[in-house]
Amino acid sequence: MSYVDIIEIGSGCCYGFDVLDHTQTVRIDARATSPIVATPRAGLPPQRATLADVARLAGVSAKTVSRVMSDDAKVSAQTRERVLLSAKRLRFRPNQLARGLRRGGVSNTVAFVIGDLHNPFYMSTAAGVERELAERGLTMILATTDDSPGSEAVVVDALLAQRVRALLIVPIAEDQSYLEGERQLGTAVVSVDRPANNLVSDSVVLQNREGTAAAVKSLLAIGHRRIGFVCSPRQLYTHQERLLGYRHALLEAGITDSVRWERLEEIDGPSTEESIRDLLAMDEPPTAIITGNNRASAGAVRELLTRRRDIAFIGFDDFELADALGISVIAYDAMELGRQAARLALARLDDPTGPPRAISIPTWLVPRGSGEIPPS
Amino acid sequence: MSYVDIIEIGSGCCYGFDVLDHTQTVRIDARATSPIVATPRAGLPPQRATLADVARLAGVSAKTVSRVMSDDAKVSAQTRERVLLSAKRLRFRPNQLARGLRRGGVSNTVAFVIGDLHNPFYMSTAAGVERELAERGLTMILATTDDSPGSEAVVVDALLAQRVRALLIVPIAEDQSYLEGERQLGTAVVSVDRPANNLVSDSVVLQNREGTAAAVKSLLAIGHRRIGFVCSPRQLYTHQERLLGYRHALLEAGITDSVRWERLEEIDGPSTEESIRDLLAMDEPPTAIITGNNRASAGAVRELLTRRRDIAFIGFDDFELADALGISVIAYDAMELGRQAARLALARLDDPTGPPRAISIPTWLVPRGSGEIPPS
DNA sequence: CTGTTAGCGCGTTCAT
DNA sequence: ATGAACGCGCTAACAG
Repeated sequence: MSYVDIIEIGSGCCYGFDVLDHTQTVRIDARATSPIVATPRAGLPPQRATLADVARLAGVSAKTVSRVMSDDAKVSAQTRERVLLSAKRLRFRPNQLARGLRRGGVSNTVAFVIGDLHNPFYMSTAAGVERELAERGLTMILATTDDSPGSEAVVVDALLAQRVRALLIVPIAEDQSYLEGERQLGTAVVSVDRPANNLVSDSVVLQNREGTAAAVKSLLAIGHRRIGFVCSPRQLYTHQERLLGYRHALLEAGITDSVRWERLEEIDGPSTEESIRDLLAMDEPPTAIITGNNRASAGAVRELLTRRRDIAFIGFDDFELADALGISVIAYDAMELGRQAARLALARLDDPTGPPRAISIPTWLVPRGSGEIPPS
Repeated sequence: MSYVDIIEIGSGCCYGFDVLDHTQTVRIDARATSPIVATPRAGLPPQRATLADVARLAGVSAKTVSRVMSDDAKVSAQTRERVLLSAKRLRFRPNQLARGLRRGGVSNTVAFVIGDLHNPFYMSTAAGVERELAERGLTMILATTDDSPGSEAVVVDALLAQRVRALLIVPIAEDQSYLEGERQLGTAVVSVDRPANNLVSDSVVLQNREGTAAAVKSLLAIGHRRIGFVCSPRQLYTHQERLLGYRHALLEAGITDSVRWERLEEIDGPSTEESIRDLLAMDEPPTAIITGNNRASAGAVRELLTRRRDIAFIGFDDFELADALGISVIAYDAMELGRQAARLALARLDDPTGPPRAISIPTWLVPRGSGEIPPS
């Protein structure tokens, strides 16, 4: 048996209405001197209506139809009505490809390039992007690099060939200078979540340092002195910022040997669970642990929730069920990240020469219990 | 202070090159009668290079360049080299819009219309769609209806105006007959997760009944007789199928009054938590509960995990942390759902007149503990 | 193997 | 207020 069940419904002739009927239909087309049969090959669908088709039916010129479709004011209400009626009859739909081509060769799509579709954080961001774009009649294309630095340029290349108006990108490759040319050609480029490398561009990032610093301070306030930091492999920038916030807050409190409790995982290195076990097996184990991203938080939940409920725990990135499980987190508005990114792109399209702007999105601590456990 | 921090980096003149320069530069273009001047910076033209530009630089005709770019075999290795070199120099990128327009007025994008970007289930499906499309050089456009039946037609309309090659849609409106015309015009339509209403189309759905039936049977096998079913509002079809599987399995075991333990939530009705409390407050409360989707599962986790660990619980849809929390679920390969949907669309493009196909994706029970709790 | 001509569907320019 | 001609960038259909 095959992996999936496939069922054919009915026979060919039952699919939709009989296509043979169609071949008898006549396309409204002045270019034809005699009534033409819709398709030479049986089974091919009829053609889409064009501006010219609508114009003919309405008895006006193509340009007039164009004006009506573009909401150009200079059309009499009477002809406008006639045109709209004809358009509706023919199920006319302006071809955005042709429109874009004529208007400078660009589409009305914006690309958002992320590393991984499964990360809920990116999804909320994408939702924000989409909503913001929709208000301007733009469509979002979501593309992924599969978190592989090598595929970034390939993916971006395909998108640029589509003539996306703007490129919102979570940089993954080590160098984005290849986008400089595109930027000059009028494509708005916005780096999201991390700044681009070797490329001056608008950007939106989180207040990462502030987030971990707030978590550390909160833990210090209830008496913790040995605080661990565990982070799954993600990207240098986010890692480092969050680490810096952690270190800085500890230094401010006079704790200078925090490096002992730092566990920054490499790809293919030990898992979060292993890192945490490692930390807790130390001579002077931490009494509290901060995780640097949602993946590490999942690992921490697995390791701590069931066995060590005496260890305080705060995770970066909010997640579903965190409230149900009583996990304190450093949260932020991921959707706002997307909205702001889209807004930067739109502003850039309106003003290609203005100075680049960097927006940072606030982060805050959400106490839910796990972060309020005192040192034992 | 505003909600976000905005920082302007540097002054205007530092952002890329000065646009005033631009107006002085002359585009590399034979149509220009005056001597051709390259751009002041790096020799890059401010305009995008076109086929004609490349052709001129390579000393061939536009068509030859076209052939090279389309990997048309009938070009000598020598001219091919020259063309490729010129293309690289000018950073030429074929305009997919123009290409699509010429080749029948369609783009090379495929739309996937879902209800909600936040649902991880759809995200995995989208990942499957994207991967499958990428192999054919197609791009995915992800659009959302915000789970609002009214916006479906609006969203779809915008996508059709983009001339997407195919439309993969999770139907939300009560009627998809408006797509019949588009199908006939050659747009492949595939309904995902639910069959379309009043429209004959290819479709991919889950084996919903089999999933709940398996869960019920597993619970019956360890002695449960009173089994509850709770489902958050989603869509009639999925609801009903899962409910039918549940009822059928109970009937087979001779349990005919299961309707007492069914809680099918309406929008704005009681929450899952309330439904569960309601069930457990009955005279003869269920000893096991099945949730019909991931949202209901989240509610059940909130309600059961902390207080009532004596109640067996199986959720439909797998979710992150389900393993860490020991939650038994009815799982399936969400990505495969997307892959199959994309494959159906591609097959439909190749053969517009074949019979419609319906694919169903297997579901299976993943025992992790919560579903193996015996009746108390 | 390569070039020429024409036109995809639409919007711009200029005319009326 | 409306229309005719032209061209956006590219490729199909024919040349040669």
